[in-house]
Amino acid sequence: VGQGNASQTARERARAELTREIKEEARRQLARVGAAALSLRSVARELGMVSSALYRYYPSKEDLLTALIIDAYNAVGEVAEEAAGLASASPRERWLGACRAIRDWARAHPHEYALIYGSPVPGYQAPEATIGPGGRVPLALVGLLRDAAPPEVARGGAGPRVDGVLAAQAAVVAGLVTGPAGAAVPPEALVRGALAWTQLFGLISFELFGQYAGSFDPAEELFEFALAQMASALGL
Amino acid sequence: VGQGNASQTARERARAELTREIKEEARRQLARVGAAALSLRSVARELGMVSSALYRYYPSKEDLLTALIIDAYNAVGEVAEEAAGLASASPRERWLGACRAIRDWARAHPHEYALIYGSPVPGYQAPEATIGPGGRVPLALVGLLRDAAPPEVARGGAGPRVDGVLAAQAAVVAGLVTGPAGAAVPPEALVRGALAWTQLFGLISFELFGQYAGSFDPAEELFEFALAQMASALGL
DNA sequence: TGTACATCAGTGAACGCGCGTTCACTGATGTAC
DNA sequence: TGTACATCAGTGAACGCGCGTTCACTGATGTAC
Repeated sequence: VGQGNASQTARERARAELTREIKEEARRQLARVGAAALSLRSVARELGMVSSALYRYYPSKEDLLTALIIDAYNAVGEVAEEAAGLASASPRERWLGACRAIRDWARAHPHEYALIYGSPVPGYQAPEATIGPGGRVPLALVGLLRDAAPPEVARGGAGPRVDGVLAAQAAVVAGLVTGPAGAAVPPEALVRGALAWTQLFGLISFELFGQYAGSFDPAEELFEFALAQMASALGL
Repeated sequence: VGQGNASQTARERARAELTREIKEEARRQLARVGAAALSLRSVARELGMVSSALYRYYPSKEDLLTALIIDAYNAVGEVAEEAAGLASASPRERWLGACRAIRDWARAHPHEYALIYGSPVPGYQAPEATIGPGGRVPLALVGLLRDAAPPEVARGGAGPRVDGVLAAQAAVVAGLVTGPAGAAVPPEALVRGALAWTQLFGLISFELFGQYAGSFDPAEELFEFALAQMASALGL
């Protein structure tokens, strides 16, 4: 009982590494066959272990899936945060950069993208632990708006008013970004940010899932056009 | 050889009906367990048949899936065309009506929606026969734009120019709507229509797949806000 | 109208497969004295 | 530093399951004369 956590034992190191290797192999299989066809037995096989050995590391297939989902959210989240947070760039450039970075990530990891933004895996119920990582991308985008948008621009412009339920929902989101103390982002900007976020992932999903086949595929130019239009709508 | 096709034989009637019943039962199972978990054996079981009997009607599971996909595309397509084509309504009302009708359909048939607009079923390759039905919704929306948009409004407005590859792609789409002879819809309107179409399905997907959980869920108000904003952007 | 033959729907058994998960076990790694 | 004991990683066999698809068959429905 009570091992030092500064110097790990060999067992602990081995355990940490195998936990990682299992996840990596699962990710490779995900990329090959998709989430619904992922199987513990085949992950074990590929690692040269017997399937029951995996249960020392993940108590069930569902837990392994959850780990993959969290990793995927963190991966896009990180990519988005980095591009959105570039201090040296203008707000507009940060917006464009973040959107492009997200799309690039999605195209490089289509099955991981599908895992988190596609249809839910049947029978799988996402645990609470996925909520935090899942919020990183939208929060990065909203944070960008907070830093960037001059309130008059954000509040004004064309489009309907934000009030009632929608304003209340926006206030909840504002609380997540700025902390419960004060709401630094006007609700109009938040709602427009949410719609831009939606539009962005709609574009990526349609591109990846083949809805533009025969029309706007390849979708580079449509994507860039949409980014520019969204940037204007956001006052960036 | 050569049976009259005016009066079907009893065999033919039975065959047509069973083909329909199999599809209906498959649709029910789709709604319960999702596309990836759909199984021929369980469809047969539910119909009181032996699993091998299904092969008289669909040569493989893939063919049954294809039939479901085509049906789903036709179902949304029909709903969209009806709402978009209402002669008695203003263009704006037709736009709003079509979007709401599509969302209502999606919420009533989430698994069918996921089947056609969610992540692709692993290992399934959509055959050409799905392309036509898959185009009905976008064509209905573009048709609405053609009928409605005064060219000046559609061509002008804020936003970047449409040229190069994007203009060429738009021209292809225009050919699909109006026939190869003349392009009655200006490319700017087409591109904006494509983005509105994307936005619409982005909204529905995020709502159905749970991305708004904890923020804009329930999504009624966000949806209505977005519709109004899109209508303005489209000059409706 | 009645009979001989052809078509085809549905049966039941089987093939061969892979899956998630449990469990008693062995042997190596770690800990306490 | 050395020994006795506890922990835990990985094994191998097994349980029980469901799947898609094939195939030889029987019996009912249809057709030609």
